[in-house]
Amino acid sequence: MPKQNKPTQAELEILSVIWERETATVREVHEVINAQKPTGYTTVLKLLQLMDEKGLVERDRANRAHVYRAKIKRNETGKQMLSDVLQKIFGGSALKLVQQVLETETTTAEDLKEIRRMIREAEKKGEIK
Amino acid sequence: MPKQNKPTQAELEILSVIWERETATVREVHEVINAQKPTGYTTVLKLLQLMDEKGLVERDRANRAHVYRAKIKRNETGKQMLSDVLQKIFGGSALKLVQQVLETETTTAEDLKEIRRMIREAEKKGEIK
DNA sequence: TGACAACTACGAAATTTTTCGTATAAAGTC
DNA sequence: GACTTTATACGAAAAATTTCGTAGTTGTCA
Repeated sequence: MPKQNKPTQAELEILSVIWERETATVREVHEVINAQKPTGYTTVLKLLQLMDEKGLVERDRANRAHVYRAKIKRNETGKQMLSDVLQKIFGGSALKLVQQVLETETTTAEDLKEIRRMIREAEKKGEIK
Repeated sequence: MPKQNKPTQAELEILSVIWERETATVREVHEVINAQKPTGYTTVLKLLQLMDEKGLVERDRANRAHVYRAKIKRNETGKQMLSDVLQKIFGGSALKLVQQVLETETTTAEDLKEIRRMIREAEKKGEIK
């Protein structure tokens, strides 16, 4: 179990970009970040370097422009953050959390169908216990 | 629509306590926080004062021990944070998010039933559109 | 080759968040 | 009435996060 530091806001933003593209150079990350919120190139660079030290990402220094790759998994991170929100906001009730999501976010018919399927499975598992 | 600052980590922890109890004094909040992570009394006090200034909570100074009350709603905050996680981690897919929750968190049979009900309603709404 | 462009390294400043010490004051307690 | 306990106020230190300037390298290309 790799004890991984949890990413800060800025780091999360960067991770988000990397997760989307699988792999990214500073320039690529910077382009996206900068479009969202004007930020200097070296700011992103520095952040990536720090993230490398922290073990959030890893980098391939083979080429001149280093190539970064996420070292922590999207799902793992999501799990962490969700369970955080779950505890702090929804008092531990997964129901309330899901409720909030379904209420707020637009969900397609297919998504709903899929969620149903997951529920069936969850129920199945529950029954076995 | 009151454009409200989003709470920091420490602030969220405090809000969490207040949300649970509807209303709380510094001492009460401190007791809970301190149990989770040793923290000085005045640290909590100061934080609450700052939160008051920011409009995250309001306080009743009538009695000697001021009584605090959350000014931002649990659900609103949850909505915000979830949509944040949704974007940054799950690339906007509510499905993936819900999936993660159902997979990870223990959910009771009643909860699942309830979620089903919500899905039906969501589908109903969808059909009308 | 010489100028310019695209990179990384890194210290350090700026900002934000968190923590706490000290000063006061009002309530209880004997 | 003098002590002790329980409060708030608030400046300021400490810690964490974010931002950026400057230096130094390497690649490009006219």
